Amino acid sequence: MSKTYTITELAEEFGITTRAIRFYEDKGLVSPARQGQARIYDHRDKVRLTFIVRGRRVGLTLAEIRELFDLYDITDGREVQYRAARRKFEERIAILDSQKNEIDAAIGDLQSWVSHIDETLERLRANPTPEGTTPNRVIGYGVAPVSETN
Amino acid sequence: MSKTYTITELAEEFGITTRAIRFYEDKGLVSPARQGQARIYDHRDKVRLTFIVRGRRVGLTLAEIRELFDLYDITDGREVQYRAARRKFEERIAILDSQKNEIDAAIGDLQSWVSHIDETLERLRANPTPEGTTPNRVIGYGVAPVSETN
DNA sequence: TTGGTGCTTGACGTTTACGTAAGCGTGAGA
DNA sequence: TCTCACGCTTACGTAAACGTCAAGCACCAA
Repeated sequence: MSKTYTITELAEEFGITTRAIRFYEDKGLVSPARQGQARIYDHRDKVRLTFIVRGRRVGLTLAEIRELFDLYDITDGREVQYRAARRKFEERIAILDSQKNEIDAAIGDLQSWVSHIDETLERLRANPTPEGTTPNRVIGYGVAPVSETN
Repeated sequence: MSKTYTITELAEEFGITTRAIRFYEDKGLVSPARQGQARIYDHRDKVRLTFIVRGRRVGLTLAEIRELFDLYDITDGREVQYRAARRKFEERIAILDSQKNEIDAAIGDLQSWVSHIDETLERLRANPTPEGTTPNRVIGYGVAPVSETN
């Protein structure tokens, strides 16, 4: 008999609430066994939760995750069905891949903002605010953020 | 005089609705000039929109984006203020970076699902469904998705 | 002057992903 | 037996990010 888990165990392990896990069940993402009323999760459920949590963090909706699971769960079908599933997976992979590029772009922006700040700090060091004076507040927003590449 | 844009121009260019752009304004993310009633956007606004759109796509909330803009917009202040801003930027960079790892993990999962399908397709090719028979539907969900690494 | 087109400001509606009680069951321990 | 701790269901609430009207100016062309 292999290891099973209670709902709170999994909730703690994944850093989510029991409410969330039950919600995923409502949405058809997991379907744990029951011991009376209580839910009993096995390895498969746990692995699914791993992907759910991961999927959420990378921006998948629960509906999308569900679709992927359903595609994975085809245990019988014709070739055309499997090919369709395969295509969907590849599509999602491509999306995630392009998302990595977006993240790189965002990181690039932020890094250039950091250097912008570093330059400002340089200037401050070279020309510190004289004693007894107060820095003025400038109105409106300053220079624009940087990168514009699509 | 440098180039300006109408709200619909920008909406089309960024693939968002005018409603969204006005919403961003409500949230203090852009503040275009006015020509009478109409909004007039300049380069700075456009650059900001670039980041907003990008930020949204990588999971930043509008509030978070706003905070970053505000930090960027410090045009005057003391060293400690700039250092705090710098720290925030670095934090966000770190988050985005770890997000890239999550994406890689998700891609890994999906890729192993693809190979799972490829194996199934292999089996199908080796042992095709005989003519005149119908594939059975199997109940419950199949094998579990794969990777479990955190 | 009428009709469009484009822009404006409300203001209420919608979706997603849960949060938050309320009220009940149930087995373990004092 | 009482009382927790833990789990359950049902159901209403909520925050974020817009969508979707409605109603109204401004200006240009026919």
